[in-house]
Amino acid sequence: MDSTTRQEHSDARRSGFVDIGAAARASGVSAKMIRHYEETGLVPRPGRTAAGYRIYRPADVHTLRFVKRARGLGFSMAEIGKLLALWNDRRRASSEVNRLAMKQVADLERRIAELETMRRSLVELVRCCRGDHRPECPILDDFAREDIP
Amino acid sequence: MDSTTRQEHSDARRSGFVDIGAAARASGVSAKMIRHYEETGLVPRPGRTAAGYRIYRPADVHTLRFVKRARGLGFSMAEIGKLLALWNDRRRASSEVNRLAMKQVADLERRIAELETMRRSLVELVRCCRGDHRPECPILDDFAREDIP
DNA sequence: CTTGACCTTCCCATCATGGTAAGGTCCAGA
DNA sequence: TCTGGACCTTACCATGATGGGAAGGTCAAG
Repeated sequence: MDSTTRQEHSDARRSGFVDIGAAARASGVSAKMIRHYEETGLVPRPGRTAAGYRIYRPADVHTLRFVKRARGLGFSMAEIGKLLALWNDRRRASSEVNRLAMKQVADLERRIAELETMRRSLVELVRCCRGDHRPECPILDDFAREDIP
Repeated sequence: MDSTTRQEHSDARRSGFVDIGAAARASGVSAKMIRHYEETGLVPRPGRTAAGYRIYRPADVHTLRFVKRARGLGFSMAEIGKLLALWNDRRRASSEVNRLAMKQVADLERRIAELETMRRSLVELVRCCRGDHRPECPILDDFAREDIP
């Protein structure tokens, strides 16, 4: 069993495998998060050395980079799981990926609009407030309004 | 002691006090969050009836509405704490409030820019992807790129 | 053989919010 | 007066993605 699933650390490195620290540096995903992704099933469990160290193949690091990139575009873990499945499915239809991406664009737009609404209101309040040493403050007055339920 | 700090439920209501459910409906803050704000010290501990029910004065409900409005503009709990302190300080300088509000505007703009960057990248990818039944997919190809560290 | 860098697991914290469970209270209607 | 249902109480757990730290094992260079 050990000969197939467990190797010595030095053997593993000679075979082009890396430990979690190197995988983290190479993928941009922290070691902490790599373990987390493994625990939640987002990425497969890697092999282990005889001492219990995780060992990652180049393809595993590639997967982590994929996750990193998708995270950078704001996809949730659940959506990234779907994207990974499509990535690993050679018979996928690109329309499926396209659909997920468009859903994500819509979600981003929703969040942007929400923040933009806040920003507009707040900018207006700041504009109305003199901002001097005196206590009169339209900003606080607005927050304290009773007439907008 | 009971005569000053504890009252019967019905007495409290006759005096214009409300229980947590009514305070929640009147302020828009859920009962759950009202208790949470109390626990974290954001809002003062209300009085209690003899049976241990929280009772809120109109001013307390007013404070909760203030919190609700500030939350709606994206302020964090910590910032709202500062705003409440300024609101309760009649000698405050409005410049202080203005400064907090401008900081919040800057933070909103930072978050908007971040999401906007994501959106732009993703829209470009979607544009490049035919989205048909075939597996070729520039979106996945981008996610899998090795050349952007 | 020591030292320091790295690995392992396990637990806790964030932030704002919601859920649930077990038990007590209030009030209106029969 | 009893009862049912709406409401309150506390206490604990969960979210999502991330980080921090402790306690202990492993590896490699000097």
